Amino acid sequence: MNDKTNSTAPATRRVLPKGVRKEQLIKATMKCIARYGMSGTTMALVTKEAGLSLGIANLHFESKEKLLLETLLHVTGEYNRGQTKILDNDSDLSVAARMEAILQFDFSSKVATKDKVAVWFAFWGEAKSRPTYQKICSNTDFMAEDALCALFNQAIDESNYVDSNAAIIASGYTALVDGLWLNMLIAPKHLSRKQALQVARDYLAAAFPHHIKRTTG
Amino acid sequence: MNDKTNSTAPATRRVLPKGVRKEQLIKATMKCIARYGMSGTTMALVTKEAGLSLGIANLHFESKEKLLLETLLHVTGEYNRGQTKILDNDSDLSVAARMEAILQFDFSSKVATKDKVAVWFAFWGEAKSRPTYQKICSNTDFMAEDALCALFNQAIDESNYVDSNAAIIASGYTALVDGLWLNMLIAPKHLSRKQALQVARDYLAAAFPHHIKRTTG
DNA sequence: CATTTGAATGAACGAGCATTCATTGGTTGC
DNA sequence: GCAACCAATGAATGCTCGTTCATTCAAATG
Repeated sequence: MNDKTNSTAPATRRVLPKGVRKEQLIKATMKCIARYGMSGTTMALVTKEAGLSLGIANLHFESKEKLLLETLLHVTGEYNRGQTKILDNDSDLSVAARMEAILQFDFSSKVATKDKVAVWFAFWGEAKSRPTYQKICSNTDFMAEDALCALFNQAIDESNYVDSNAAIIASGYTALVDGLWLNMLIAPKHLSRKQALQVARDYLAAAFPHHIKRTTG
Repeated sequence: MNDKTNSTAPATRRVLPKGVRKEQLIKATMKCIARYGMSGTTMALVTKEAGLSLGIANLHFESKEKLLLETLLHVTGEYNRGQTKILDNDSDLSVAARMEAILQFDFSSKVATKDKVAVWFAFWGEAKSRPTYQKICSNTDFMAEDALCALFNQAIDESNYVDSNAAIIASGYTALVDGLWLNMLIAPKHLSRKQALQVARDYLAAAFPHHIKRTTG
C-alpha cells in the first residue's frame, strides 16, 4: 500500500516509468552521500537504500559517474530554480520583500536540509579535482551571486546608500550563506538554523538598513 | 645535491629520521588531495609524489586512515597556532591591530593556499560521515570563533558599540572566511585573494567602524 | 489465453586498491 | 673494515567495488 520500498523481502517485482526510478535512485544517492560520505557511497549501498537491485543504477544511468553527476545537478538545479522564482522581475514583490524572501529561502527547511547540504559540500570537496563538478558548482554560485547583485543594485538606487558596492555585498552574502551552511552541517549543536538566519539578516541589515531590520534581542 | 626527490631513477636509498619522512608524506598527501581529490588519493600516488616506495606510508603511519588523519591535524593545527599567536594577550598589539592582523592572516599566501584550502574542504566534505574528522573540523572552527569572540568583546568595551553582539559577529566572520575560501578555491578567476580580503574587511568595518576602516575605491 | 517485450535482477567478473613481508642495502658501533 | 641492525623497498596478496549480462517475470498486445 506504500511505495516506500525499503529493505525486507524481495517483494513482488514492479515495473515503473524511467523517471520514477531515476528520482528514486537520486534520492537514495543523496541519503548515502549524507550518511556515508562521497567515498563511502557504493552502488550496492545506493541500490539497497532505494530497495532495488544492484544492476538497476547502471540500467537507468550509464555509470556511477553519471549517477553522481545527475545527483549534483538535482540539488543545484533545485536551488537555482527556487532563487530565480523569488528574484524574477515577474513577481510583484518589493525589493525589501524579496530580500526577506531570499533570507527565508536560504535557511528554509527545504533548502538547508542536512542531507542536501551534505551533498553540496561532498561535491565541493571533490570539485578541485573534477572539472565537471567544478564547473557546475562554480556556475551555481556565480548565477546566484549575479542575481543577488541585480537585486542589491535596485536597493541602492531606491535608497541612495552611499559608498555601497552591490557586487562586493553579493559576494559577501553568498560566501556567508555557504559558510553558515558549512557550520550548521559540521556543528548543528553550536549553530542552529535560527542563529544562522540571524547572522545573515544582520549582514543584510548592515548593508541595507532601510530595507532589512536587524533582529532585535 | 638536492633533497627534492621526485620521480626519475631509484637514486640511492637514504635513511632519514622518522620526523622528516612523516612530514614528507604529509606534504605529498596534501598535494595529492588538492590534485586528485580525497577519493582519488591512493597510497601509490602519495608515495610516488613523495619520491618514496609504496610500503613506506604504512611503515611510518600505521594505515591510510591514520595518514589522512595526521594530514588534517597538520593543516588545522597550523591554522590554530597562527591565529592563537595573533590573539594571545601576550602580544602587545592593540585591538585594532589584532583585527587587521587576523584579516591579513586569513587571506595570507601562507594560509589561503590552494592546496591547503583544498585539503580543508576535502575533509569537510567527508566530515558528516566520519566522526573523527567531524570532531577535528568543528573543534577548529569552534576554537577560532571563540578566540575571535573575546577580541570582539574587547572592541565593544573600548568603543561602546551599541547593540553589538560579539558572538554573532564572530560566527558571521568565521562563516564568511570559510565561504570566501570556498569561492576562491572553486572560482579563483571570479574571486581573487584581494577581493576576498576586501569583502572580509568590509564586514569587520561595518561592525567595528572605529577599529577597521573600509577599503576605499 | 498465448505471445512478445523489455524492465528488473543478482551472480560472476575483473580492475584497482590497501596492506603485507621477505629482501635489500645504508648506517652505526666496535 | 666488519657485523648487526633496521629503514626502505616493491612484488605479491586478498579484498572491495563498479560493471556486465544471461535469466526472470510483470505488463502490454492481439
